[in-house]
Amino acid sequence: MTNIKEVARQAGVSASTVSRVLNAKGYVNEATRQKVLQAVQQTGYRPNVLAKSLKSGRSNTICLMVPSMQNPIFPEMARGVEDVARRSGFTVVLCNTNEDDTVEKAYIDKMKTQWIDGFVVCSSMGRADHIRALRGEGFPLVLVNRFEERDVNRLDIVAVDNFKAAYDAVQYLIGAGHRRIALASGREELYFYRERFRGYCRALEDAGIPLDDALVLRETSGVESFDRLTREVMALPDPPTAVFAASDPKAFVVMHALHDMGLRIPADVSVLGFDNVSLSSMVEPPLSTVAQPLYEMGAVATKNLIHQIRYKEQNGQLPPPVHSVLGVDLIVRRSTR
Amino acid sequence: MTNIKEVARQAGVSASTVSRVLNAKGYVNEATRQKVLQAVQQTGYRPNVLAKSLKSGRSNTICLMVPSMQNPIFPEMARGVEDVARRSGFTVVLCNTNEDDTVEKAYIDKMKTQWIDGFVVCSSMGRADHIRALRGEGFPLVLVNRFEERDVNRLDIVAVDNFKAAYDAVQYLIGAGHRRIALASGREELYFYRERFRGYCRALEDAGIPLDDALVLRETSGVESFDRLTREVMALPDPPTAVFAASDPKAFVVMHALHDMGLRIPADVSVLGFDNVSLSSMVEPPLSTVAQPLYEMGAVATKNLIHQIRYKEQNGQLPPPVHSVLGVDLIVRRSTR
DNA sequence: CTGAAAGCGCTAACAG
DNA sequence: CTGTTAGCGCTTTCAG
Repeated sequence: MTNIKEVARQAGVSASTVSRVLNAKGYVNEATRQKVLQAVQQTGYRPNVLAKSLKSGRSNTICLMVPSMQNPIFPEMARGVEDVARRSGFTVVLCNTNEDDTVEKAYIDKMKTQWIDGFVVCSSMGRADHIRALRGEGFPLVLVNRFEERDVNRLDIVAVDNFKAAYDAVQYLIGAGHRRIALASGREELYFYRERFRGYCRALEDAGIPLDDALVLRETSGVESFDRLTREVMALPDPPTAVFAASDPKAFVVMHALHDMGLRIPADVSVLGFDNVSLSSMVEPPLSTVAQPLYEMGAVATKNLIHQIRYKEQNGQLPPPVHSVLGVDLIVRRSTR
Repeated sequence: MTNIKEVARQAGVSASTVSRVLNAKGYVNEATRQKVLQAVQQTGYRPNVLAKSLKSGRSNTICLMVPSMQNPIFPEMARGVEDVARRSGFTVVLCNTNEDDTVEKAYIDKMKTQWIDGFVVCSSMGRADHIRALRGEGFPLVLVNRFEERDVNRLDIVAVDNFKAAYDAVQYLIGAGHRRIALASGREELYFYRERFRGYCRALEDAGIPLDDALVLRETSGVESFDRLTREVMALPDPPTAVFAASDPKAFVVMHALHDMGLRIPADVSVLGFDNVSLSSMVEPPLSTVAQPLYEMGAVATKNLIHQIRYKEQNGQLPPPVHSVLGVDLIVRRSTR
C-alpha cells in the first residue's frame, strides 16, 4: 500500500500538503493541487483509515448489536441500519449475541476498546447495566425495540407503542365478535412483551370480558413450545375462537398446530400475529398481523445515532435523549375473521 | 481512556515493559510483572486496538458481503460467519449490497482502505472482477455459494454441489411417479441456478422424460413473479403434477398460488423447495426441500478465511485455494408425495 | 531483564 | 501558500 509520504515524494511536496489537498483544508495553490491529485491518481493512493482514526479519535464505524439472526425481524432492522449508515459514510460492525448474556457483555467490552463511534442495540438482557452504562461513559447509544420503562428520558429509544398496538389488535378481534381470545405471550422479562400483554388485558377489560388465565399461553422453551400450548388450549371445554400471537414466529407455530389438529383458519379459529415479517404474507392462509416498521426502526435509530455522534463531536457532550415512537399498521389478511 | 503510558507511570516502569507483560513477549521479572498487572487493574486499562492495528497491519476484522438481508439464507450464513469470527477474536463488518452492483463495488473499494484482513463474499454480480481481483491484490477471500465455474482452483469457495443436489431432488420426484415436473428457476446469471437447472434437465433426460420448456418457470421481476407463472403453468392442458422450486422463497410463492387456485398440496400437486430456511417447516403443508447447510457454509468459509489470514501472516503469501463442497440433505416433509 | 527511541500513516499547529 | 515538527497509542529493535 502506498502511503501519503510516497505521494508527497512523487508530487514533489510535503505530506501535509497532500493531506490538505485531500481533505480540502486550508489554502493550497491550484498548480500544486493538480500535481498532488495527479500523483494520487498515478499511485492509486488510498488514505489509511486506521491512521486517520487513531489521530481523530473517530472511526466512522458503529456497532449493531442484535440478539438473534434467526428471528427475521432483526435482519430487517439490520437492513435499515446498514442502509442509513452506508449512505452517511459509516461502516457497521455486526454483533450477534444469540440471546447469550455473556456474549453480549463480552462484545460491549470489546467494542469499547475498539474504534466504535456508537451503538445501536437490541439488547437480549432485560436490565443490561453494562449497556445502559454506555451513555454515561460518553458513547452515543440508541436502543431499538427492546428497552425498559426506566430508560425513557434517560436513553435514546426507537420503538412502537406496544401497549396500544396490542390493545388495538385485540379490540379488532373483539369487534369481529370474538370473546374467547387466547394470547401467545412472549418472555416476560422483555418489557415490550409485558406491554403487549397489558394491552391484551386492557382491551379485554374495556370490553367487559374477564381475563381467563387459561387462555394465556406462556412460552417455556423457544417458540416451539406453542405447539404443545396450542393443542392444550384447544382441548379446553371452552376453547378460544381466536389466538393473538405476540410475534409472527409464534403465530406460525400456532397455525401449524391448528392445521395439524384439523382446525380451519379462520373458519374455526382466527390467528393474529405481530411483526409482519416478510413471510407472513406467504403462509396459508396469509397471516393478519400488526405491522411493525422494522426497516424504518433500524433506519431511524441509525439516523439518531449519527446525530448523536456529530453533536458530541461539536459540543463535547451527548444531546438530550429522544424517544421515537413509530406507528404500527394492523394488516388484515385472511387468518382472521 | 487511559493509555499504556499512564499504566507505565503508575507501575513505575516503561511503556515497553507494560507492552511486554500484556503480550507475553520476552522475559519480564515476575515482581515487575505483578506491578504492571496491578496498575492495569487499577486503571481499568484497555489497549487501543486501533493503534495496535496500525502497527501490526492487522485489524482482526473481516468483511462479510451479502447481497440481501431479505432472503433468509443470508442471515443464517451470517450467523455462522459471526460465530466463528467471534470465537477466533475477529470482528465482522456487515456489508449488505441489496443486490446493487454499484454498492458492492463501492464497498469493496472502501473496505480495501479500511485495513480489512479478509473477505467472505456472496457476490451479487455474476462476474464481479473487482472481487476476483482481491486475491491478486493479496487479500484473503472466500466466495460462498455464489461463484463462477472459472473460479474453481483460482479462488477459495464454499458451496454445495448444486447440480447433484438438483439432480437428486428431481430424481426423487420422478421416483415418486411424477412425469410432468415444473421448475421454478432462478436468475440465470447466477451459476448455481444454472447448475440447478442443469441437474433438473439431466435427471429428466436420464429418466427418458423429454424436457418441456413450458414447464420451466423463469423469474421475471422478483420471486412474486412465480405467482403469475404458477397460475399460467397450471392452466396448461397438461399441467405439472409437481413443482421443483430452485429456492424456498420461490416455493412459498408457488404454494400460495396453488392454494389460491384451490389446488391441494400434495394431493393435486407436489412442491419441492431448495434451501431449508427455518420457515419451511412451518408453512402448510410443511415444505419438502433440499437442505443446504447454511450456517455451516458461513462457518466453514470463515474458518478457511482465518486460515488464509494466519497463513499469509506467516508465509507472506496466500495458501493455495481450496474448494469446500458441503453435503445437502433431501428433507421430505408433507408437500410432496 | 528493562528502558530509550524509532516508527506505523496521518493530521494539525506553527512557522516561515 | 507550504514545509517542519510533534504526536495519536502501541510495538519492537537495540542498547545497556
